Amino acid sequence: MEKRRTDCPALPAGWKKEEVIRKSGLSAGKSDVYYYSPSGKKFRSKPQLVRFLGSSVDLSCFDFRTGKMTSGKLHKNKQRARHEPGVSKSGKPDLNTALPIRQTASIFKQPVTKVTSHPGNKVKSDQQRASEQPRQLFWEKRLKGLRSSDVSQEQMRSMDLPTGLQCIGPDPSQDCLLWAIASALHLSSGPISGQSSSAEKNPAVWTNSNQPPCRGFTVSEQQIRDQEQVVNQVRRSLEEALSADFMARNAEHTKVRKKR
DNA sequence: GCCACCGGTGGC
DNA sequence: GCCACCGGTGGC
Repeated sequence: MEKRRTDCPALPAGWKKEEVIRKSGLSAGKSDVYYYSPSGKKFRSKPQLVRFLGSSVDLSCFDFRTGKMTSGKLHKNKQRARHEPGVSKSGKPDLNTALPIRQTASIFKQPVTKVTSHPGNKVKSDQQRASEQPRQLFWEKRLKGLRSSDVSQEQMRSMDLPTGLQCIGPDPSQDCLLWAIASALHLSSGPISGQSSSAEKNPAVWTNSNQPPCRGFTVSEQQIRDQEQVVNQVRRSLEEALSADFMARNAEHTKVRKKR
């Protein structure tokens, strides 16, 4: 047990756990637990691990001392998830949510950049972090067969992608490409332009995991303007629907008050 | 300057 | 009272 690094199945491949028994001092006999990233970086607390792994690994149930996932805390988290804003305690969607919330923000965890202008401050950067984030190729396939449905359990229609986008990789379906593009748009700060021509010939070797698995494409100014119009139109429709709903609610409210 | 190691303490 | 977390430092 002492001073031996062992594999830790609860963490991504390559991570090691070490338990060191204290030999002297008041705390002799007690032990310290350390973890080592695949590159050898040492971690001595759970917050430190969480900071490093970010959203790539869910450590909420991870027990730092044992190195295992605990099932006890799982229930607490599930209960809390049901009480998120926008959902009432009965589990049905709460249509009275006051503030509009960008729903995708909670699905795709995004890093927060802290900018400090104080001259004395040192900003620590972790170059290893980015290179050690595990990235799976063709992860879109895992979502195959899953469809989103609305509040009445009705399956929602998938979005239509512009024609001309050519999927490359093991799954040529439009759904997979849609998921990949949506994810890339949320996770990448750079432009989304598809794969290089070499990835077309051998996707398993040359696929760039930061880009969706489709043939390289360009977006014209005209297409951007067209899309702006579509978005504006949808916003107008939403505005009309919301104000109609608001008026109907008001009318209903005054009717009830008159009855009393 | 680095880091293994132990002490101190805040939160439970 | 326990212990997770992190500060501090002695030894290299």
